[in-house]
Amino acid sequence: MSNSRISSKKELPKAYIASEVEDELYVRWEKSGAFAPHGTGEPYAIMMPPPNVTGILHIGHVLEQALMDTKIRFERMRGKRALLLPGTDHAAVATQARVEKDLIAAGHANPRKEFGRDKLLEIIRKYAEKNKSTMLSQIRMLGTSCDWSRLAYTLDEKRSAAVVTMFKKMYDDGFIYRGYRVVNWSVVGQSTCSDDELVHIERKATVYTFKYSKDFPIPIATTRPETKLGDTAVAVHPDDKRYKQYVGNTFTVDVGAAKPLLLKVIADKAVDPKFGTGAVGVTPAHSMIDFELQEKHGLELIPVIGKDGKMTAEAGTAYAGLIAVEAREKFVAWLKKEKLLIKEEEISQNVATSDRFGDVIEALPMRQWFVAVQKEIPGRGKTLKDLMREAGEKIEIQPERYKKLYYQWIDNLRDWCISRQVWWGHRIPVWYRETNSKFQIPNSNADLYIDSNPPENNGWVQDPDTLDTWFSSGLWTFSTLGWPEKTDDLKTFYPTAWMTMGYEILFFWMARMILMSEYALKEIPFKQVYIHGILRDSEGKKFSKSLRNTIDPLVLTKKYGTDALRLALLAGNTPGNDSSFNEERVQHYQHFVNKLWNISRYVLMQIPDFKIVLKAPKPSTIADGWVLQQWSKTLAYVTNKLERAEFSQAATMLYTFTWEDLADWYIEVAKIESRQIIQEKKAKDAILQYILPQLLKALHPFIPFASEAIWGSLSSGELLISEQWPVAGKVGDVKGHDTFEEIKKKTTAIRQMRSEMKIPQHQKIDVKTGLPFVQYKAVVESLTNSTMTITDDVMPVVEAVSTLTDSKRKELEVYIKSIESKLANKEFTKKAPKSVVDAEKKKLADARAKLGR
RNA sequence: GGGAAUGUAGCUCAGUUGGUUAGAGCGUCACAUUGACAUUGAGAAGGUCAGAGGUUCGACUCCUCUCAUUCCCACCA
Repeated sequence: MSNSRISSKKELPKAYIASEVEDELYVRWEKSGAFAPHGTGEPYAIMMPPPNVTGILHIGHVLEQALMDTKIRFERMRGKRALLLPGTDHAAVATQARVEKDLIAAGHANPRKEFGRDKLLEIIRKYAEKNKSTMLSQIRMLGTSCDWSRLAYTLDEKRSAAVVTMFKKMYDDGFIYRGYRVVNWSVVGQSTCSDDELVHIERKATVYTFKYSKDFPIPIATTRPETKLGDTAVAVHPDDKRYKQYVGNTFTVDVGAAKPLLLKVIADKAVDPKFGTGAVGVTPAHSMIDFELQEKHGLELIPVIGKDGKMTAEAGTAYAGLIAVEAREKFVAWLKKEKLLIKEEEISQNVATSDRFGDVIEALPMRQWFVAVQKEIPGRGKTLKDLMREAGEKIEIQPERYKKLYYQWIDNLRDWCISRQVWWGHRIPVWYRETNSKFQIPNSNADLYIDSNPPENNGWVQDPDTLDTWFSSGLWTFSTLGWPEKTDDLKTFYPTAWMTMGYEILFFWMARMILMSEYALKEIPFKQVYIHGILRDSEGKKFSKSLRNTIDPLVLTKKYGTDALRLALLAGNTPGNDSSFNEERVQHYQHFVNKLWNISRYVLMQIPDFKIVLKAPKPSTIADGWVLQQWSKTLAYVTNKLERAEFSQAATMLYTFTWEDLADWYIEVAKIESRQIIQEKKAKDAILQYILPQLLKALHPFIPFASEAIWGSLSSGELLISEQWPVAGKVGDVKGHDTFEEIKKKTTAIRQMRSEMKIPQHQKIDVKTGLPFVQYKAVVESLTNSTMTITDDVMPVVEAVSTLTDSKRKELEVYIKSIESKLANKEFTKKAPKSVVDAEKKKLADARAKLGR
């Protein structure tokens, strides 16, 4: 009775059913306090890239969660004070755009007008809260071991306070300014967007070449004739002989705008004399480039298109109120009538569209808030761009090629427009003194007050705009640690250790985190960044709702287990590269998890009184020695790969060891040998009791649930999550160059020989007397042309004589000679770094060993 | 226009210091089986490692060029 009770405690069910254990295990981990950083080890923090509340987690998030969690579990087990801090992002424009789209689809033609600010915000807030709670439960489901006590949200009270503090600091230092500049305007979204929020799409357009008037000497080419109603200059290259005579002159032309246009001919090197007519009609109000020319040359600025995408009064009575396309047709018709149109041709051109609202962006001059990136910081003599560049050198980016991209982005960076005309987000903490009941936001910056609340109860009006969502995301690495307060967390964990993100938000997010962190804390936000690729479907397409190819992670985890899903995503995924997701892989890794389960099950059946062995036991057979040696190598490799965040290689190695080395080889051989070797069963048991627990530890970062579930049957003590990372036991100096393949071949050969020689399966072989073993040994030696010895101390040694072909042998001999001559060269040994010389020596030794020397 | 990545078995992908016979999963074909596991085991077929040239004793790996695919940045007004 008591026996069966004990055995039932240890016995595992026949198959691993993930869904039956996962939830319970997560709760146990959380209750144990393992998720919170503890101990006195080196601090190691990872800030979770906060998923947007625009939706719920998709398969791409699972990859990200798996990367972070694997890393943090590993570091935690190594004794670091590990913190993975969870959170979510309000995703200002994206969320509002999403909700508005739904509302419009539900019949509310103009949600902003219909509901008003407060009501619409409430609708968005509910939507966000719903997604947020779904996402948080998804994160739990994925096994992410994050510290929930530090949960953050970009729009919560603490993060909002950080935003206000940062805004104020930057304003006081002169980095945030309010300026009248040309910005990207989405007519559909009725909001600005930053340069990075544009998506360029290629489309056909017509280039019209025309003259402003019959006597105007310079022909102009344009794809947007309607904007020409607002031209204030014509720019040519300073060296262009055709037009040099006109530079400095001002022409008056009447093209039908409200007032005749005064066109100044200016010279600027930005103009390409070889392109088009070699002259540019400068429309400062509706082109970024032209706006820069305007600033440089002090030109006039005439807005002819308004926020509604329609022509303004400035465009003249003939055009005012028309949408741009209509105005274009009308203007071209007029040009034709006046015989000013020289030619029309079709070209393909890239136009900027809003990534959230989808419409073509208008460049409009507006009064907005900006972050100055080219201005020197008082006392530091550097611009924000400089800081970002310098920080780039201190941060390790994996893969390295993204660093180049980052620098390229900095070089092209213009002042960052941070104000948005949507309502969802951090409202700009700027107050204007109310002067009368018909108050309008003033153009001047006098009487501004910056804080989350006005200085007095009455008489102040807050700026209606909100901040670009990346402003708050940029603070993420430190706002989550309590900044601006000088918290212990900030002192302990900053700069954070590691961060992962997709390459598509490199500029949006990474760059801005670096900017904000360098500016506010004079520190890099993180030491290492791991850039992951995008997961695509089996046809190589992006997952998207419109393509209806999205996969619910929940369905996959229920079907195959979270561990299988995590492993499938990590194994075979390399940093920075996209990868295709296919379900077969998940299924395969489910099989793997089950295999591990059954290995453990078998081991427990063989060893009913299983006790964890900590010290590497003494091997007594070749198989023992081999498996110990192999495990030692595997563990060292895996540890190294995890340190360097090379997850795929670590996972693959563990996979191979578990399935091939341990299950297919060692345990299979053990089955045979256990029938032969009576007195060594204890030694074999000890090896399994040593390796299996270590293997579970090493696998835990990848497959936390299954490893923990099995661990529960091996040990009645601590949870696996809190165990120490194993250290490879000392193995004897192992000579020889057997690979797994070689050993496997030998084993197969032995099996064959045994059956040919009719050595009964159950014949007992006693190692100590050596008698039957001699036969065994002889068989191996004759088959593999090797000598086999078992040493007393630690490991058995198999000294394989290489079975090289003559041609290969010759090749190697030449190779050896080449290294020898290289080493004999004094120039080389003197000038080359020591590591290189040592490497050459090692190569030589290896090559010699291969030849059996 | 500038830059980057990718091209390895039918499919999805590994392969970091250049070195023995280029790997895995899935798929295909045939074989085995009764107590860990059919979510199994042992095996086979399938590759001019995109192409050409170069460096080297030796190149999937390094260099150059070409082709194909994809992406990023800038933008022509």
